[in-house]
Amino acid sequence: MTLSIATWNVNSIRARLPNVLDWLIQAQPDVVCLQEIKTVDEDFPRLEVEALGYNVETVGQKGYNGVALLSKYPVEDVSHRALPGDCEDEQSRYIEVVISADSGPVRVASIYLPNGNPAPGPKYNYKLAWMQRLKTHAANLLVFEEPVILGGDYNLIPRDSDVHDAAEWQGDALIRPESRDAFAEILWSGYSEAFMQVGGRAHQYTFWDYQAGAWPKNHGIRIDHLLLSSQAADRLEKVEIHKAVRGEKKASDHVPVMGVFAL
DNA sequence: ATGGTCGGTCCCCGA
Repeated sequence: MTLSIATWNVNSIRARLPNVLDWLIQAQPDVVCLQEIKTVDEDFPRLEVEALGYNVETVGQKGYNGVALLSKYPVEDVSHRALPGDCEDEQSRYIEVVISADSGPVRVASIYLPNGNPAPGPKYNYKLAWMQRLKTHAANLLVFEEPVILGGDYNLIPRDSDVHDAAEWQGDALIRPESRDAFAEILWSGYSEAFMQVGGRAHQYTFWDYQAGAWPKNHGIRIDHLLLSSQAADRLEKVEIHKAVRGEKKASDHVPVMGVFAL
């Protein structure tokens, strides 16, 4: 059996509903991590998504942020509706569930990591603090010794070859050394980045800005990632970036990234 | 086509 798990920043689930439903029907992912749903839970188009066979769990917020998890398999437990480590944090950026896959329990989180611009500044400090919390929590999850997939918009460009022209991004929160170090520390704690594990070719992007003709010029960045515990990484078969989605009418500025696992 | 982002919200902000 295979288990497909995708992550997609949809930039408003209500504005994007036709695109999302079309893609769910085409790609048939088993589990989907959504970010920037930009709505409260009550206004999430739950019935339309459930009609396609998904269980739906949301952590919404009015106007900004918001994450969700869709699963064709039963959701055993919603283990977290916020990233642990700061009870003052009111932004909806993290949800974690345990699903009952055919192979057994699989833990999946949907992550919307703070953008952090402008840097330096308070927004950048919030990003770095959030990454430290994520590092701590992600390390704690490894004790379960189960497949863990942390999917999301990490707002982080791992390598210079993950952007058209790294020089243009000099100083940006998505590429700064402190951001990259924090991301690397999460990986060193025991996670592998799915796209890199399967070859990680240069200039394969997951986001193209709406502005300045970024899409027609292919001036993108790779910031949407799937982080895997060893129990998930051992089962990874392939990673797909659904680039064509960006060319559709009323597209999100991000495209889905989907991992297929022998699970 | 004499311009050139989008979404949500509220008269501008975040990305």
